[in-house]
Amino acid sequence: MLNIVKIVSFTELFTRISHKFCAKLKIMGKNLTKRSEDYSKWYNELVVKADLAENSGVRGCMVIKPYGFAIWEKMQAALDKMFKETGHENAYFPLFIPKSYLSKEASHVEGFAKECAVVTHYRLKNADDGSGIVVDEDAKLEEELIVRPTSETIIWDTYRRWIQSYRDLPLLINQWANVVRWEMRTRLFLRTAEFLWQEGHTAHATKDEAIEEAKQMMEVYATFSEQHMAVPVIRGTKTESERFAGAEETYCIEALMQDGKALQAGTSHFLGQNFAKAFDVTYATKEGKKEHVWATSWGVSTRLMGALIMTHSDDNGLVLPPKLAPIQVVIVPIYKGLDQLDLISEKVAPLVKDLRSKGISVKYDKRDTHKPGFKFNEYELKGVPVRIAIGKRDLENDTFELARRDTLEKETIATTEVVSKVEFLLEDIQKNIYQKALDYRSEKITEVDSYDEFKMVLEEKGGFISAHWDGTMATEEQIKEETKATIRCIPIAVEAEAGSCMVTGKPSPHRVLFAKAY
RNA sequence: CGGGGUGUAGCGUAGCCCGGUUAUCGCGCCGCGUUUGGGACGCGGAGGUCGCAGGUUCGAAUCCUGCCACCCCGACCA
Repeated sequence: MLNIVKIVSFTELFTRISHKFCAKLKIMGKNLTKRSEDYSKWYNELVVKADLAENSGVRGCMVIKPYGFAIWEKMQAALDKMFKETGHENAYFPLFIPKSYLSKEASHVEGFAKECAVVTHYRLKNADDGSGIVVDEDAKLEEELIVRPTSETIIWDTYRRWIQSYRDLPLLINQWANVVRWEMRTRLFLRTAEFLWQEGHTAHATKDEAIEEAKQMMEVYATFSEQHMAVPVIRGTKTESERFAGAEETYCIEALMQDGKALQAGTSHFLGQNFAKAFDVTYATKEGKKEHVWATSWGVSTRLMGALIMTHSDDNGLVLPPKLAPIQVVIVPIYKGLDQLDLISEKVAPLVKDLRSKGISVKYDKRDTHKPGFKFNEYELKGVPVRIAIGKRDLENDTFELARRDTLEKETIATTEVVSKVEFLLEDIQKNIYQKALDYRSEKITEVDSYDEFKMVLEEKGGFISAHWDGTMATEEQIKEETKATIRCIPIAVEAEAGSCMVTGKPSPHRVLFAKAY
């Protein structure tokens, strides 16, 4: 879990030690108890080495490589299906938003203004002094365009024209898109300047219906996260200070990473009538009265891949849940000479066919340029759930060797049993890594009753801390200042429990969840 | 934008303090051969504007000045 740097040979080890690797090893040792310091390095290295993504050289933007993108495509497909099943349709809105749109909803602009990329010109020209291409100052836009940081404004400007009567409601639309937020600090998958996401924007006739929609989508996200990603999440609502800019209530799912830090994995907002009023979106009721509509918006992004990586990975690399693995089964032949490879290929062909007929994605890697051991490690690094190896020994015994990525256990199976065993393994791995993550999280939720205890647990154990809070922004801010921990959410499943705020001693009706977060 | 750090081959790096042969080593890459049930080995080979621009000097990867990029910590954030 600590370090994905692999020592390839003793010579390399000695070289590294003779350089500055001693220092690194020291850090690793310290991290056995507190590894957050080196975690970012480990994470970045894993992302790159597992062939998911890399830094592009363009400020804060990453290149998602084919293997990484294949995972995203699987996530997209599963989410999209769930959106359709809950009555939503896809549409697409412009990348550029006129600056004036953004200023229509006051708190929204306050939340996003600081991180917008702005298009000011529409033409380049050759520099007069021949020094290259420069912006043509004559080609200045009358009104600057904002590269969308989120699409509420342009969508609500459009909805004004689409909605006239109660018969047009509810309007349930989702968009798959990219957005740009000019973050100060970026990180592969977790916080890139440009990221891919989906954003749902719905309009409803009543407040209750909109709240139900927002809650429903939070539940869709939680279900997806738990059942497909095998990442357990806590469903909750955000406090006022953590709420989305322009929302009246923000529902969220919070996951816990292996370094004890929390990650907001998805949000669903009840927007009240804020955007309807700002963009004057009204509808005629049955009674012929004019009313503003009620709105929601909800989104998840490529950040989910960060959650996936940081939840399941181990020292050997990525561990992917079978439901999202681009390659579910890899078959590695072990042979001496091409004649033997042909025999093995003959034996493998029907197996590949059988597995595919069950809807399982299989890769038969018969590259002659790499040795089996190399391939074993390569596919472990990439998180392929099930590996099948076959060599001379198996040909003689009519068997295959199956290895599972989550526990690294190996087993020799009779040919006739292989397909059913693979089916079992795929299901079992999905269940097992979820359970493992859930157990880890359960162990990392700590109830505390004093501020001293809070600080101690935060420092030494990390994870979620369940504590009483007086409900004021001032106290929340103070805790953040003093400990860097924030209120991740007020869990939906929270039990009423009279207590007193651990900082101010004022009364509190229930506990809330604190954590250091990404 | 504040604090700290780093820029030498595709990657990881030595050399810099104390200027002086052809810039070090490993991984990776290419060729040949032997190998192949957990990251193979031997031999041979290719690959460098030492981040950029000035300056000091007979001579700069090394010293000085300026700039740029990236990483980490803060502020910001999905």
